[in-house]
Amino acid sequence: MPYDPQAIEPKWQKRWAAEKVAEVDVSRADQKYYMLNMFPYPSGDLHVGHGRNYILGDALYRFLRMKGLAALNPMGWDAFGLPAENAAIKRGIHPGEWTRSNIAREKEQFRRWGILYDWSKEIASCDPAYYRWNQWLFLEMFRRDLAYRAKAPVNWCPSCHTVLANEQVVDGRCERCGTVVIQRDLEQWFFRITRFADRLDSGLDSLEHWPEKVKTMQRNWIGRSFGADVQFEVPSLGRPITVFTTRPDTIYGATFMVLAPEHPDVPALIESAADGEEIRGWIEKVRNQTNLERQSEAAGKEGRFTGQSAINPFTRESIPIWLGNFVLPQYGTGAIMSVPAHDQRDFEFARQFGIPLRVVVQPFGEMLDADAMTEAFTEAGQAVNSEMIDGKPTQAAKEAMIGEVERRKIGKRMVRYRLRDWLISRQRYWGTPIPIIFCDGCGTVPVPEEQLPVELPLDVPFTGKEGNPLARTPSFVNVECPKCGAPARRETDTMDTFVDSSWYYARFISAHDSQKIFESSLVNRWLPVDQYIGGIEHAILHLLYARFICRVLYDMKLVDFEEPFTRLFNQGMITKEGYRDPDTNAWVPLDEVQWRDGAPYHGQDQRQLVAEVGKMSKSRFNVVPPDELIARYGADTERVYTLFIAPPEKEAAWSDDGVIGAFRFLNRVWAQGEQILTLQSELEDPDAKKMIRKSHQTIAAVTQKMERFEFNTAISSLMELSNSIGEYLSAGGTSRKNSSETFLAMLKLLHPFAPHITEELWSRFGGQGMIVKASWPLADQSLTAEDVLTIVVQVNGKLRAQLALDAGVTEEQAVAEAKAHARVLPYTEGKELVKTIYVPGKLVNLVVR
RNA sequence: GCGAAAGUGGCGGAACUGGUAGACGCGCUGGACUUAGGAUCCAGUGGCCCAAAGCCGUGGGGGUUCGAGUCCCCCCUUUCGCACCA
Repeated sequence: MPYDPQAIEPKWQKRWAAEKVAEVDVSRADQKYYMLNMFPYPSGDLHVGHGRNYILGDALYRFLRMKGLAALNPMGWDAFGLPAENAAIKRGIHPGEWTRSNIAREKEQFRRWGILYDWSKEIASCDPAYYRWNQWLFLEMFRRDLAYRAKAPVNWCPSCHTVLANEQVVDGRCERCGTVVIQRDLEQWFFRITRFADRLDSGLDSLEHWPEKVKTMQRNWIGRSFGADVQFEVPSLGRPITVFTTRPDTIYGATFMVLAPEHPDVPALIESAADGEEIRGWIEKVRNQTNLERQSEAAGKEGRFTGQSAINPFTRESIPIWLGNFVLPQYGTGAIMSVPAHDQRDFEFARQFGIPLRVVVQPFGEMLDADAMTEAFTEAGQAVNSEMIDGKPTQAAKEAMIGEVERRKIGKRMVRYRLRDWLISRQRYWGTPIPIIFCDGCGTVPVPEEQLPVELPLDVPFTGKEGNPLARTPSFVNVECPKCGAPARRETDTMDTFVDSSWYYARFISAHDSQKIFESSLVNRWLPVDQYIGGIEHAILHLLYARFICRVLYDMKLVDFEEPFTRLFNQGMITKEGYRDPDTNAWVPLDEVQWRDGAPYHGQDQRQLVAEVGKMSKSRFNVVPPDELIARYGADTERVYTLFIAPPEKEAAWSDDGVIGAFRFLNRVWAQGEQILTLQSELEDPDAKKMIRKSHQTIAAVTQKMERFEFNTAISSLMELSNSIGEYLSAGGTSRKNSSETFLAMLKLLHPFAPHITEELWSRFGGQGMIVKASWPLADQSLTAEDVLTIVVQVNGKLRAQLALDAGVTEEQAVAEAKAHARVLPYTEGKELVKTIYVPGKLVNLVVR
């Protein structure tokens, strides 16, 4: 009977589901292990790249449960978001309908991959039973002043017609669609994540099992810096301007001040300037630039002199106040003291506008010449020309200056962060309605808890025009004020979908609780998540928000931990070669590529294409859908191949040819099973010793590799074991006892990777119950040791011979054998032996002269 | 520019604390069995050399060591992150 995955796989998928194999009773289980793949956005088309992510999670899950842990592996849907709404605009389908049909398709895809999830805990963020708790959380945060509404310059994506959080702007562009983001002054809802900046930063130190890279990215994003706020008097203004500096030790070198063009004192400062009109025009130009334009232009630095000056509080000198496009209004105080000798940006600005510089820090034992400097000296050194701190090293000088600033009451020690509050409102329909009502009399009124959820109305116009469809739905907008009963307006913004995903991992524990967000006692037992798996693209976004909200829940005493994810694993992408037309830059669908002499051509004018490797995406026409693959080879082949091609954290290039290797391997395993079933002898066979030893070595190796996520080499170890079984059988081995024991151990080890074929073979061998419930094998240490060792003989470190010696060999014997070996003698004869190195059981190195 | 990671056969990749470089697989070559093969099985497959012996070989150059893919220094390349955050 040949290996027929088409027949086997659906059968076992049904049985796992029927027996609810993956269901965990969270109120009972001990030895808990909570593992979680980031829940997906149900876009409807999963490709093999997505598959890798879930397959590796499933392999780990099956391993953990065989090891005897109460492993929980739930799944849900990050189901709110723009693509659903865009589908509604384009095709007239309601976003909910589109989303639900995609969920059904993806769920079916998971089943076909043979992935076991505890579906009894399934959640979808677009379900009112879920998002009412978003609203509840919002109200709790509103009450605690962690959610607030404010007018601020915000990022606006003209293509998505909505505002974006800073985290969703990458290189000045919308993270979703790539459109250049513009700045708008709008009144929006924010979460006060900045209040947690310090805790979010310090907490990273406790995350031992997170990739260093992710922690670094978060640290950079939070951007904690230590320094001081210092006031500089401005006589013409009649009030001081405060600057933030991380180098208070250089204050004696501050020869000018620069303000952001947006700084609130600017209008007053330039009021009487002779060239005021020109300056105002310039400010207007800078303000209207996108951040992207401003950044690229500011690389060259532009500035205007206000005509006013400030007083350096330490030198008492009058220093000019400039405006500069490189000073950011949102960071610090939007004003800086400029120390051109010790800050590269200030240096460039000063040289460009002919402002003098003064050296106030020197490398030890060296004299800097202000006129000869070609770049700023920004490192630590020794303070000079700085009166009270002269001679002090930088660190001590900083401390002394902060002390002095505070003593004189002209400023204070300050820690500042790059992180800014999380803008959570979106002018889109398909998201959680923000539970707020605006009343002319009562102001901003929270929706009373008993009125939750504020449900999304289904009958709304999807026009695709700017403006939220909810705002054009009078039955939604027009409400009574919950406080005074007067006619009032409902907030029509919805929440950023990252709010939904910032706490979903806790909801799985109480997925159906209609009374509260979750049962704290259970959540405290099951969380933090022991192993979280997902893409690196969430290094900042989702993972930062989740860490933030977890701390909010902690402060609300709903959970007793601050970090939601103990271990984090970022899987690598699967890439595939695609073809691009070099003239038009267009990607060419694979089935339109024409081959001539091994070179790809395309189109009527037969332009030669270039091959490029990249992320699978529909726009590249290089997506490998799992359907065909599964129809041809089965899901087990896809699973084995996907985990075999590369270490799971690395990017991996898909190869259609490579798949065949995995398929052959499974076929071989199948055929070996068939052959073993025909064997008769129930006796021990001494010739089986080698195979048995290999099986115990493989148990030890695979167990270790599973724990380290080294799935690719775990599979290669299993291939070696299968080759060993093949050798035994083809050499005429007859012991059914020995071969089936080995084979069944191999099936268990293979089960996490190829669950269906192993179930089938297990049952054909009369295994007890299902293999998915079997226990992980243990290696017998007494059987793993080799009885003949290969000892390498080197002369002066060069390999010259190999010795096959009994395991019990002594050093003397090994060295004597090595010296006497015919291959070795030519290199040692007539030479003086100066040293002998012996590595027990491995190597003899004869050092001669 | 700054920071991090990585460079190993034709390809994907192995090599634990320095100890036989290239496991495992793809591809390729030859053979067997076949009406046929994108099936299966056997053998081979880093380079130089007909072969053996030998020599060379882990991006390049130096170094430490009996011994270096692995440790140290310099350089090159690629990928990723940050990029005026005062």
